[in-house]
Amino acid sequence: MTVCTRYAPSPTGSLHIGNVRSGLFAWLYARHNGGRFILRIDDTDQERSTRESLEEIVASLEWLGIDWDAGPPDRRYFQSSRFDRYREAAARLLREGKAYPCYCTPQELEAKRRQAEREHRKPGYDGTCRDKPYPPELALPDRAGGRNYTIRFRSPRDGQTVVEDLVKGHSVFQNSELDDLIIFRSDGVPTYNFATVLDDADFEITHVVRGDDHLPNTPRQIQIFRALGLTPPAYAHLPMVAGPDGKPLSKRHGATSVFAYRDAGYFPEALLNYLARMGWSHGDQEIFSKRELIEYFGFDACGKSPGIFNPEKLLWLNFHYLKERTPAQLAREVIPFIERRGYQVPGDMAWIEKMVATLRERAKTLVELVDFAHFYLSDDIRIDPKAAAKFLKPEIAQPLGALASAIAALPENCGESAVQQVFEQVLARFGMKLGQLAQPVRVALTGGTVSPGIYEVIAVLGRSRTVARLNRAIAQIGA
RNA sequence: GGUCCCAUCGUCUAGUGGUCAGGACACCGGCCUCUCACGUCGGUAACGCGGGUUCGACUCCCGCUGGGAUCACCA
Repeated sequence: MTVCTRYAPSPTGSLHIGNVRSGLFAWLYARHNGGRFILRIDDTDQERSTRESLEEIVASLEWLGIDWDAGPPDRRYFQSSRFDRYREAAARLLREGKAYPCYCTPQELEAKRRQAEREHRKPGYDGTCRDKPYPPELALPDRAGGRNYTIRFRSPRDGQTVVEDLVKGHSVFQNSELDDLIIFRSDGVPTYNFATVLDDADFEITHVVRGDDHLPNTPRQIQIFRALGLTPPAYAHLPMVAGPDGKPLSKRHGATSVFAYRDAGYFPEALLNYLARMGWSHGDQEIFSKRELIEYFGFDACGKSPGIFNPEKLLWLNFHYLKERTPAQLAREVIPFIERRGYQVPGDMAWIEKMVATLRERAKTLVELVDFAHFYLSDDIRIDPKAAAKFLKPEIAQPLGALASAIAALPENCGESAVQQVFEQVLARFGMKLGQLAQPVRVALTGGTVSPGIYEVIAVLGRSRTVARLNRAIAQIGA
């Protein structure tokens, strides 16, 4: 039997990184085994599902390089297009006495729950309608009819249901703990646990890979599989990802969506590598290409305990992938970020490459890189007053002037070695050390005390811009 | 509260009865150096507690404690 896994997000918001990790693991498992990976859209909740969310999910997955063998835009993989199938299955269960109508109102149920809680009993459904007679051909609730009953699954009262999980191991649930859950709402919409079972069965999912928040649902789903005469799939429940405070990862922890990381200048390789590496390991290896991830992945190497999201490590990985890129590649990728930051995008790709090459080891994301490139991308640089006070003193005006005129004699696109020669001449003439001249020059050219090597900066800036900034600084000293 | 899951440095983890408990991020220090980085060398830092089993437990069993998930006409 060929392995088939699925990822089934509901299009009710952004694609969350904790959530997409489950998808990633499911995808890795399928690819590792040469199997199929299905993207299914759990949109039974028509109220909350939106087209924008769906588009974001699809785009996020594509950006990460997680591809699917079946799924959108094929409508067959949307739950909303499978309602007939769910109705048919529910009607069958009803006929066979494996499900029954429940006439309790939401208000009554709510009252019972509160009552049970007060009396320290389990809050589950008490089975009020379980044994009431009903006509075997009773109609299912439907959207138009607005019937005043729901359909509940008649779950076995005795015995136990065992979940053999590929990551969590063996878990036993007493059937007496499991109440009769609603499989069809009074508005004719099937509920999650029911629709999921039918989807997993119909699409021939062999391994259900998902977050361990679904573990308590699993015995119920197994029972539904059995009631339908179907064999349940294998399960792999992955531990969840928490924020730095140990609480479930959410908006208040900052960026949580895949898009947020993309827009913050992270690379898909870094995010993928990071997500894979939390909750899964392969010895001491930290850096994994997609190819390696697929080759090494397995549930036996997945941890059972929840992980805490560590933004610093993600940043480090991103830095790794940034350094690994060629300047040409980086130059291409940085352009949208230059644009977004409001700079005029330089037309000369070779120049952008040169610029990027000097910044590559100083920025951890594309956004940081553009921030750092301000003095390259704009002539509107502001000289930091503290830096000026420290390095742009009257006695440096003369050496700066000498340097300016020497550079003025160079060709526009002088190389680093020519710049170095000029520096050495000026240094010798004034009996200065490199540090004494480099810092003032740095302040004059970049506005601050931190930048790439000063020869590189000049080589990238070019003769005219360098000389202009030098002269401006000299003028400022004189003033 | 019931049920289920989990437990090695601050964080991600290696470890499957005998290790000075290893690696990575972060942090601290040295070196490199025109600044900042990069790089490099080194350092601080962990088996939650209590019982067993065993010649010997981080590793196996039980209990405790602590965390988490879940108990909807959401998914």
